[in-house]
Amino acid sequence: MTQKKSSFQDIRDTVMARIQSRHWPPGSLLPTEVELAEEFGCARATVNRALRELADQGVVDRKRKSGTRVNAAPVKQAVFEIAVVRQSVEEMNAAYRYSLVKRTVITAPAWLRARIGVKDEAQVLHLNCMHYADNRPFQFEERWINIAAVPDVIDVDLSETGPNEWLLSQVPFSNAELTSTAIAAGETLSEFLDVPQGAPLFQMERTTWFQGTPVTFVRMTFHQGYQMRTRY
Amino acid sequence: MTQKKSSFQDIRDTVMARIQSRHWPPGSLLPTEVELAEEFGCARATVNRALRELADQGVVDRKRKSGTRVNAAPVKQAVFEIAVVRQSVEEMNAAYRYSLVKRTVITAPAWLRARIGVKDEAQVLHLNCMHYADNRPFQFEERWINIAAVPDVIDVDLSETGPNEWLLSQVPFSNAELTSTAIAAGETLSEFLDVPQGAPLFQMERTTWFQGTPVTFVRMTFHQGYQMRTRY
DNA sequence: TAGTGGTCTAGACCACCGC
DNA sequence: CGGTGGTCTAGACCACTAA
Repeated sequence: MTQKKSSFQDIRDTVMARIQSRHWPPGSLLPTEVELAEEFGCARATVNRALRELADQGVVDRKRKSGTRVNAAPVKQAVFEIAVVRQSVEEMNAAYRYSLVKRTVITAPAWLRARIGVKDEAQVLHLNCMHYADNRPFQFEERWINIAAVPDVIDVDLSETGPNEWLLSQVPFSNAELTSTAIAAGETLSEFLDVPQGAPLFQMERTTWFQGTPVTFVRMTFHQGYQMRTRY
Repeated sequence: MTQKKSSFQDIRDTVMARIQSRHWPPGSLLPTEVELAEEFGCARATVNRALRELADQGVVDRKRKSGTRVNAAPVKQAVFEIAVVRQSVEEMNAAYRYSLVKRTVITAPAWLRARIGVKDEAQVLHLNCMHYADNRPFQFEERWINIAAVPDVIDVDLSETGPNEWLLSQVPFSNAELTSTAIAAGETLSEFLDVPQGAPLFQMERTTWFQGTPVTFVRMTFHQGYQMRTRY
């Protein structure tokens, strides 16, 4: 009742603490915004912002008329950063080196057309690249770029900087779909990543769209022992 | 100038569109909130909310006095859901089955103490579990639970439901750190997951804290071919 | 239909920080 | 110092939806 706390962060944290302490157990109903505003001695908009953040976080569910309820089965979300290879390497205080292995223009094979959704005759730029950290293999990158989506790519010199950095400068703020999996090193990967054939490797695939049109599909295979980290 | 659009979502989307169309290229400065409010014919608070969402998304950077700037190197974030095993299996329309393989109480080994930060004499509950989808191996779970953090765990029957679901009911809204990697199946894993020794497997480790104290460390190894999916 | 959250407003004061 | 975003207020109207 008329506490001295007022900022939306105080309210957010206080409510969170009450939920964690089971003062408001999972599944229970919180007081209305008006009631909380009264208790905290602030405007309803301030309470609204606090509760909205908790809702975005997945801690509570809000519905008009029914009120704000503590989420019983919290859908936990983890956020991880999609770093450019160069950055991840440099953050390890390692020297980054890039090498373009292969560059060809082909018509999109059937599996790629199905995968990213381009037309039959679509021309794509197919690239193989290697990324090194302190001269040790870090990532093998195999990429296909939809030339129709970014025609300039044909004239870009990709021998010095990787395609990802150029693409980011061309189509920032794109959408993507990622999958991660474990695979066994085949002949090519074992050579480029310097591991025995059959070695377990962490592989990530990403399809990227810009304003609805597919731009690129990339398959990134990391050195043995690579770990992806994240928190929540 | 004095457009008819007014909602913060309209403003957010319009600004985003201008950024994508390079009307405001990466690195450039946006008009001030007051100017935008004037253009859109709305209150400054509305513009503030729109720009704040774009800032949370990582699209723009905001600084007092300097203004709002289009992020040149967008730190892309991907969000993936931390699902309970049962849910992931059931979402595949497969029948879920759980089995407790082993349950022992031990004093925390040195590597675990270092890993999660508990005292030398700490007692932990060590569990091995299997999760099946349509009677095919889905995930092998090896878990250590800090008994001091959740004393009740000693008396809980974990033969029917997995420890994760019980823990979630006890300490919802905890913090965690995750790592994902690819490993080769050893003897135990090859037996439980029914794969050849040396098969590449996707493994995720998670350490969980509740209000600052370590609760559990779990190592989850998935069936061969498992893919983790995410979008942004 | 009535109760709840969702949003907007016009104004205000403050905190930060580049100049 | 002054300009910019960060936040709060008191009030208003609207949109959804459970009863």
